Amino acid sequence: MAPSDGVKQTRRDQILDAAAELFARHGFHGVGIDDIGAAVGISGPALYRHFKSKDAMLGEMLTSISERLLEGGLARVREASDAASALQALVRWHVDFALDDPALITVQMRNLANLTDPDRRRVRALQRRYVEVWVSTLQETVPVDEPTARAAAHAVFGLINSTPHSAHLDRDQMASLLSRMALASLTTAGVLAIA
Amino acid sequence: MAPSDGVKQTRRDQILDAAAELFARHGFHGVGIDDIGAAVGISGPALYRHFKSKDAMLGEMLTSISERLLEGGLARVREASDAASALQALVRWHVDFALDDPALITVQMRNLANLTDPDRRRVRALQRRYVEVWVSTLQETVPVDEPTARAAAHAVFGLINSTPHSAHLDRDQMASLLSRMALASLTTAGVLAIA
DNA sequence: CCCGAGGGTTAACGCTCGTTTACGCAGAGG
DNA sequence: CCTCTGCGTAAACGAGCGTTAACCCTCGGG
Repeated sequence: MAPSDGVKQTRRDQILDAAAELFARHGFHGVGIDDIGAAVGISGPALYRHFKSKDAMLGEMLTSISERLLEGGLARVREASDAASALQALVRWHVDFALDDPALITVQMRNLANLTDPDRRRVRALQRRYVEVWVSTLQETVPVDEPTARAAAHAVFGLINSTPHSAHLDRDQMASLLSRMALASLTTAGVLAIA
Repeated sequence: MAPSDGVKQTRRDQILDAAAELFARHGFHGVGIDDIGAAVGISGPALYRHFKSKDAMLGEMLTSISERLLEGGLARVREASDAASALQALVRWHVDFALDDPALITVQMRNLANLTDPDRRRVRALQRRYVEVWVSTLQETVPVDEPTARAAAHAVFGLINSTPHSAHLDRDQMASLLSRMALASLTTAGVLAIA
């Protein structure tokens, strides 16, 4: 669903897209090398002409997602005029990403544990930086301490990333709903808890 | 983390708890039968004295979670005086569940695809009924059409279930934060989208 | 006293699956 | 012309792992 942008993607990207779809649906270990091959019309070990190993495929997939997320987030914040609109732009960015690439989002949420140690370190580092973008933007918008802001950011990611499991609304309605819910929950995050 | 309630759980439950923890951390296929055995002090195939198969363990685990969630949700709604407090009670219930049993919540979110077909049908049926409890309660509280309410419910589950990935706050602060964010996002779900 | 059920053990089987190997074949370029 | 490179195939290997088999010990009750 996600591909079909350009006309000719390289074979690598074609494989990566197919693999993402499969990993999202069946989990990393639930998908065989032959399944991935079949999904792009070649069969089995031919994938080793393009990737060093199955782990390498997941590694490249997840680092690429994390890089795109971080880069896009930074860009949105940079282009925003004030903190409040920066937060809105961040929400919008993440929502668009999740709606346009549900498979990638699902894989990133569910299959971090299947990475090799060095790959996992790289991805986590990127994710941490992305979270920091949210934390600092949130703290400029509402009064909230840093640990709470971090937890709130994670919670909003969970909210937005839930999108692959619903999908009964059309894209624009879903984008609007998720954005409003995300912003509402974020602006409430700073309220002091009494009881 | 989750066990330690009573004094003597049956061996079955002890195994199920250990397996849940492992499945949550490494994924269903990432955990061997020997790992589960080792986690409870026995080794390997001894588990087959208590469960028919590894799949059966996951099946029993997930149906039990889904039953507990549904049952608890129904009870909270039943005991509430009006719709608004019923919604609050639902949020509170789900938040408590997620905070007290993060491993179970994680497994339920991530490992539905690893169930056998009959087990998956059972679990999905239970989950659907649970969602319906939320949907009808939400519709009695704020003006919102049914598909939107369903999507909002899924989104809030994602928000609350994000808890295993944060955990930098203590339990009560986390419960308060998640409850407030969930309620804020839910009450905003009904607003009409202009653009 | 014994014996059957409950719950363990280790060894072995067999299948799945990632990876390697050996091979083939188009086609661009010197 | 021919050879090197890119990309594909099918077959074989080898490790991991779920499951089963065969065997053993310990109690509680007739």
